[in-house]
Amino acid sequence: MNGSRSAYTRKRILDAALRLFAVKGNKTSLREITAEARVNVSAVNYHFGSKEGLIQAIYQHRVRALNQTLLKSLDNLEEKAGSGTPVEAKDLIEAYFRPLLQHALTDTLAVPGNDPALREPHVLLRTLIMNGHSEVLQRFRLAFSRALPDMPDDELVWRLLFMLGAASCAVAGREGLLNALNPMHSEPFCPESLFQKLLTFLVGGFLAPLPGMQNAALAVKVASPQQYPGIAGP
Amino acid sequence: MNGSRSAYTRKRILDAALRLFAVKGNKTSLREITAEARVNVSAVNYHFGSKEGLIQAIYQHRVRALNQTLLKSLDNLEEKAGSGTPVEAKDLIEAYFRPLLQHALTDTLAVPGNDPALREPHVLLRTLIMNGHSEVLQRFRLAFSRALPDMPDDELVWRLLFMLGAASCAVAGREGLLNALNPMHSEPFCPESLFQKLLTFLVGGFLAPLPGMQNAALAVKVASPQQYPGIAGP
DNA sequence: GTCTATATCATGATAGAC
DNA sequence: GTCTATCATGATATAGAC
Repeated sequence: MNGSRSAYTRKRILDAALRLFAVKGNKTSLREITAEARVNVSAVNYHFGSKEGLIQAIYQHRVRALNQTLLKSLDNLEEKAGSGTPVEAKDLIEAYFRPLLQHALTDTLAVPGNDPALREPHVLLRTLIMNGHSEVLQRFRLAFSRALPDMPDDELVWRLLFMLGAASCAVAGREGLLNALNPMHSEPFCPESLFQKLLTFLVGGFLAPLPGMQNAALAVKVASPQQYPGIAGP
Repeated sequence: MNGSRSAYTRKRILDAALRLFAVKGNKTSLREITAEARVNVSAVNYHFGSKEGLIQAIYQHRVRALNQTLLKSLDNLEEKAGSGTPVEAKDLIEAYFRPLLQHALTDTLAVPGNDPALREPHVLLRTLIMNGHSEVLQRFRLAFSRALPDMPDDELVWRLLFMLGAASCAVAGREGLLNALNPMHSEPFCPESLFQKLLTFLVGGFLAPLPGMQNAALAVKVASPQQYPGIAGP
């Protein structure tokens, strides 16, 4: 059987890509990779379909590990809470975003410390979505829904999306975005400290009163709706 | 002098690119654009440096208009508040993110309705940063700093970044991301409704107590950190 | 089934001629 | 300033070796 040889070639490509991506990012050309792996260019296409497929294959194992971690963590929370009572929202947020941030910040590549690709905003999200992460999100979404039964589904989903966006910027911020806001790079980078910052932000945002609630302290004044749609003024 | 002819070629390219990007998104090839403009392929590189340069040139005018809108809006707020008192944080958030979202959602291209490129997450942020938006961010950052003098600089900058990430997902969410979370998306899209959702989330997150503080002074500035009626959990 | 060699195509970028 | 090569790249297809 040739299966072992197939797996060997596949692994050669993956290893070479892993090595080069870690240094040069995902902009590394297929030809560089295949040269490093001493393999024909077409082999990449045969095994992975495309360059994007190769990239996804690299991340697949770790993303799936993350998925499992998250599901297990959610299982534990729900078991501890019992079947009757829902898990609290802020516990859900922590259970989801702590592993996510840890995954994105420290567990990015076998080569310690560097994965230029993931620093590019939203590459993280795309990679997640393409590796079975949607099911995990659905599980958490249901848990959130149980935790906050009065929050409309529509509102809940958008808030989850906002949280993902904030988390994505938390990962990517260290590189380019943070400089635009804060040219004087002050603090040394500390993952745990960043996570605490993110967590408080997320909890505050997710548990904010619903829009339009007049008696809510944080309710936002409804602005003149005639500004939408269209372009108003200069 | 040949300047007028140069400007003419430049405009031909811009017009053609604008037309094609509006339909096919930024993935439109340079050759399609130059064919439409009846211009040599290299002319793009000469006038704009690269395809990315061309894209930025297209957005430049409108981003700069947005910058001006934001600065003027901030000026008005500060003038109304007087020189002694700072503008409230939630007013700052609204003053910044409403025009931003409007810009990204409705004012995306001269051709009505569509700018597939901006739906791709964080293309918005990149485009902004590359067109003098950093100075605007600095102005707002100072205003936020005055509004919340007790918030450490480091914390403030990260929260601004989180807000930008959430806003970016608000823009991009309609396409791919929302489907991953909510396969049955029944609600019709309403920009104003989305903005209200985003705004409440941002205010809740930005004004959240500092990490490590249970009853923070920051929360007192707004209200007691209560949640809207019906939401469970302490 | 696995992989190589090779060719073809569209694309973005660049150098140099005019 | 403009245009003509020319190049490197990603993707794809075919033929054939093993």
